[in-house]
Amino acid sequence: MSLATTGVPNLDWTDPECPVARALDLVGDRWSLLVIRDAMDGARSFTEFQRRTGIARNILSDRLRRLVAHGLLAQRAAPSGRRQEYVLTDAGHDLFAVVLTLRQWGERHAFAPGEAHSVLVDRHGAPVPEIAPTGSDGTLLDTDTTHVRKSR
Amino acid sequence: MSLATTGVPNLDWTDPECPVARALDLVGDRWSLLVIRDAMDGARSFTEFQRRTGIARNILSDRLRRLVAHGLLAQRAAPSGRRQEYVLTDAGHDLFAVVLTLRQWGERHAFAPGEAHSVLVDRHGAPVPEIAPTGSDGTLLDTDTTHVRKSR
DNA sequence: CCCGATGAGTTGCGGATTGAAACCATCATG
DNA sequence: CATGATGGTTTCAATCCGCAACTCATCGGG
Repeated sequence: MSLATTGVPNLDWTDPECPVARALDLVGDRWSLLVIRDAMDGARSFTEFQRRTGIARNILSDRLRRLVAHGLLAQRAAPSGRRQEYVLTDAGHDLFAVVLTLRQWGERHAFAPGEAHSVLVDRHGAPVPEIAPTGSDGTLLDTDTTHVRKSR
Repeated sequence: MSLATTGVPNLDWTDPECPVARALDLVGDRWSLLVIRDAMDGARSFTEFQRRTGIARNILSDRLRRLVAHGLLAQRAAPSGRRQEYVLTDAGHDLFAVVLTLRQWGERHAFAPGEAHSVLVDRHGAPVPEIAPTGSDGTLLDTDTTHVRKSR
């Protein structure tokens, strides 16, 4: 099937032209990105995802299946024992920038000033600096300085 | 009320500690980020959002109300005529990096190789370069090189 | 002033999705 | 063999969503 060769599922895309819309068709629901977040933070097993997210088990079951079907997670038997394991694929791993910008936006706008929240740090313990979109000339990019060019 | 002073709504957060989860509580549904995307691309009116997204009118009505209530959009009467206008607040505007990383991820992973898609360009027409998270020392950041430090 | 068009929603309704809890099968351990 | 952990599935009620129809106000002619 074409999925195997392209890596891209054949969905009824909400808006087939727009990469934002396609991305949201894959991970734009209440839980998928939280599952991805926890996978990035070391969760592997069904029970561990359930414990960390608090998601209902039937929904988690469905989300894991979808994420596997869409190539964001890979399911495999754990080396020892009879456990399942869900690990990020390259595509799933590559959502790091998305989760990070969401995190940084949340830190700026979803907490009251002075309210405590968790922080992402690098291996030396230094806080990760904020991502700022820059153009090829190094200037800051913005809603006003960019626009979408239609696909050819 | 406290909302006015903090700018942060009082929801039942899915996971109150985690900025990612809070961000998703605000914009983590199928439509909100598409509305934001279209607002960034110049949409202002109810009908225009409806036309661009294809969302059901009652749902759009609800989403616009939520986004206004959460401080991502501001509603005001249009200068001339008797129309309503929805414009991005600073917080909404600041979602640019989130929408951009989603877009770039979608371009990489939600299209078959060679499949056409729209492109984001700067004011000179040059494609916007890909965002890559870097640490304070300039090295590329990654799931493996970062971790969450719990809030104090 | 009356008519139709447009904008901005609201309402009603059937079908799809979600959430909570219970249930089940397989293994591992004592 | 009883118990617990793991990885789900089933059931059922509550909620949400999409569609279509309807309201209500304004605007632009004629």
